[in-house]
This record gives sequence, structure tokens and C-alpha cells, in this order.
Amino acid sequence: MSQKPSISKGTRDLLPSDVIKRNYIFDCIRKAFRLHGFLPIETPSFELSSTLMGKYGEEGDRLIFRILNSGEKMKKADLSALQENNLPKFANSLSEKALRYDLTVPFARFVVQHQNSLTFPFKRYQIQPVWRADRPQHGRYQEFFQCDGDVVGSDSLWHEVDLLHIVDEVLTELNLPGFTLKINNRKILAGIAEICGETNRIVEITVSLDKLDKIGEEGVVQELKDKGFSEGTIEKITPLFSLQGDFDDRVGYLTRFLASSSVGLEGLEELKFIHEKIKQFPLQKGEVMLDVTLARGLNYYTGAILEVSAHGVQMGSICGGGRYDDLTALFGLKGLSGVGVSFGADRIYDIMETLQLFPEALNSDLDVLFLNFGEKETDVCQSLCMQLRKLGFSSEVYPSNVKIQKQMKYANDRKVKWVAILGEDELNNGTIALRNMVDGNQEMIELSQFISRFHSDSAPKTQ
RNA sequence: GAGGUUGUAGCUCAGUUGGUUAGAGCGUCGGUUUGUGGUUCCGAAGGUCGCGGGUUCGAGACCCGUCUUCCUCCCCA
Repeated sequence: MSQKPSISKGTRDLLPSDVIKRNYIFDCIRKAFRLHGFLPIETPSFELSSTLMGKYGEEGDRLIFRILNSGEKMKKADLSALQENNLPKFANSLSEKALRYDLTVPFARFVVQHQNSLTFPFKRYQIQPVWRADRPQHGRYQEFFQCDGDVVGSDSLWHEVDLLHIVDEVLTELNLPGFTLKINNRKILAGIAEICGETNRIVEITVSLDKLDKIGEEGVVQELKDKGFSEGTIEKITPLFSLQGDFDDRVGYLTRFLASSSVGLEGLEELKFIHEKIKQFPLQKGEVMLDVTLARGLNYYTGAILEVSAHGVQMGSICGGGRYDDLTALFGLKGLSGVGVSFGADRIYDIMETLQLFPEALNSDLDVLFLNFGEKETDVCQSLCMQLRKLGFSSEVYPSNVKIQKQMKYANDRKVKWVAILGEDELNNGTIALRNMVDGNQEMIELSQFISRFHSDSAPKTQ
């Protein structure tokens, strides 16, 4: 009985080299968060359905992976709901648990649940997989990792500044050639809606606005028309399409545009603060841009909205984030402001792969291989091998005394840096041969000098 | 969730209007007189042609369903 091996759609296996590369990204993100005082946490991969459902809008619920009840619980299935064609209700009767859809909502639950053991402002980072029942596409998977950092319990805008620096540090260290940090503020979007006299339809307006770079000015206008907005509203919004110039120019224009909206001006003030601080404490490689069409975001953002895109590749956003003032209120804790950022590690991975940004050194994970010539020789090698490990060099002894050609081939396939050869002759002479597998050079070394070679400058270095 | 697209050896792909025993390259494994890899040479293994049904004397080729792939929309990392 054999079965054709395959994996579920939207998921991937990772080969050793893939994991090594991804860990490289994770390590970089972890390091940045740690340096900025964030603490690590973890939450379960699945939560109670009630924790997740209804938190991501109507569309969101559809994309949540539900976990089917098992055993006796299956009898709870609400068949009458099925007959009434009330599928959501039927689904709820079949399932009490669901895979987490992001890290932010579980984090909000976590904060409320553990509020007595946390010190606020609480800064946490979390690197774990999330699942979405989305249709897979380029750069979109059903299982992918998010790397989130959030601060709760402080409404200071310095956190927004801090998060921009974290993004910049990570992407700069990963050697991305360039990237833009687009920022906006939900309050500005609210102001725009207010100016249009459509305060209640802010989401509809901004969702259309967000598509500007995708479907163009005409497309947005058409979509607004289709949604039933008046000519007057559309006329008011149109000038925003051609908003140009640098950050200050745009702020200047928006100051006039939003003059009669107090909430809009408030949002603008927040952006100005962030921008000022970034000018004062500049980023390394990131370019900050004010983008009023940026409306991404889960329904819960209330202040700053952030999205990062890499230059030179066709790929959706690689980081997103923003401020949400009342997320924990959903779980009964009011008045706790949060702000956070999320790295899309899998997309960053894909970009680094296409732009070939991974360091060459990641390919070689074994520094030294000792060839196996039999038990007597191997005893000596084993001792040397253990000493090398203590010095931090990854090394191993070939497990069996097979043809040298085969052992060499193994070393080659493993991309080993050095092969140590100790056969009968060497054993009798008290020497050992060390072969550099990159350039093919081989030299004889006194056995007693072997380990010290790995202290000296000419020795191979782990990178 | 809507529309389109794809599926042949481990990988990349051939396969003529339906017609014997489905091919190639790469990779894998073995050998090339067991002390030297990445470049030679010889040989071998490996496929119920995504899966299920149908049309036909006959299907890898045609039809239906299903899953998968990639793309557009929706939405998002």
C-alpha cells in the first residue's frame, strides 16, 4: 500500500537549507525586538472559536480555519440550522475551536487574561505560524509565520517611532536593497469621511481609496459610484488622488483639506510628530512616506497605520501594523491602547530568495568531516572531533568504513569546508591530512598541531 | 467565496487527428581493480500518465466530477 506523497494546498515543506535561511530571518527579527526591550511570548495554535470569530470582519470569519468537534461532541450538530440554510450557525454547532488567524487578537486575549502578571507598558514579540483559509497565490500561503511586536498600555507616539526603527533595522540588516514605510492614520481617514459628509461610511471610502495604485483614479471613482456615493463626495475626494511631493508638502495640503475636521487634524498632528522624530533620528535605509490611500488594516486600527513594501520586486506588503485603542475591550479590559507591527517572514523570505540576498555562508553547515578508515583510526578522529566541537566548529566522523570516494562525495554534497584524513599511514606517522574542499588544497599536519590549527588565523572560521 | 489555468519518472519536460511494450535530460543508485569530491565512461532502478467515473473495439490524449498548481477578483502577511 503506497500513497502518492503530497501536502495540503497553500502549505510547504522546508528543506534543511530552507529552515536555515528562515531562521536567519527570524534571528534577525528576534534580535531587533530584544534590543528594543520586547519580551517573547507564545500562545496556542488554536483558540476557542468565540475568541476569534467576529474579530476580523465578515470576510475574516470566512478565512478562519475551524476545527471539527470530535467524538460525542459531534452530536451537538445543529441539523435544524442546516435545514434553515443558516450555515454559520450550523458551522458553530460543529466546531468550538479554530486555528489562529493572526497573532494580534490572541495577544489581546492574552493581555486581558494575564493582566495581573504583566507590567505595563507591556512590550512583547511573538514568532509563530498562523493559518488562513485563503486561496493560495504568489506570496500567499494558508500557513505562514508572523513575527509580531506590540506594545500595550501606552499611548505614547514614541512607540510608533520605535516600531519604524525596528522595521528599518531588520530590513536593513537583511540587506534588502530598499523599502518604503508607508504611514497613514485612521483619524485622517475619518476626517476625510467627515469632510465628505459620509462619516458612517469611512470603511467603504477607504477600501476604495486603498486600491488607487492598483485600479487607478478612474477605477476608484467608478467603484465609489457603484457604491452609491454622490458626485459631490467624489469631487471632494478626487484631489487626494494626485497628492504629491514630500512628506511636508502632503501634510500642508491635508492641513487645508481637513481644516474643518478636528479628528482629521488630530491624526495629522500624530503623523507630524512621528515624522519629526524620524527626521531627528533617521532611519538607515527605509523611506518614510505619507500615503492617505493606505487603508489596510484590520477593522481595529484607530490611529497610525503602517505598511512596508520592498523595492524591486512584485510582492504585497512585507510588514504591516498600526495602533488599536480598544482591542482588549473586546475581552473586557478597557482603556488599554496598543500599537504593533507584524513582519511577513515568508514574503521576506521569497524576496530574499529572488534577489539572492542570503549570505553564502548559510549554505555550509558542517565545518569538518573526518573520514573513516576503520576503528583504530576513528578512535583518534572521534577524540579530535569532540575537541573541535568544544571550540565551536561543527564536525562529524563519517559513520562507516566505506570507500573513500563515497565518503568524499558525501563531504562534497554536504558542502563541508574541511575534510580531515587520518588513515593507516598517518596513524603510523603521527600526522593528519587536512583538505580544503573549496580550493582542493591539502596539507599534512602534525597530529599534535591539529587542534591548535583551529585557533590560528589560517584556520577555517565558522561564519 | 467568483472566474480562468495546470497536472506524464525524484526534478524539468516531450508524447503527432485517440492505435502495439509511454520517452529524453538532469538527479539517484551501482561499476570504472576499495587513500581523495565537484569534470569522464559504462550500466541499472524508477511511471495503475493527479484521483474517480464516462464515451470508444481501443484513452496519457475526448467528456463529466473531484483534488492540486498558477493567475485575476475579494481580502490580506
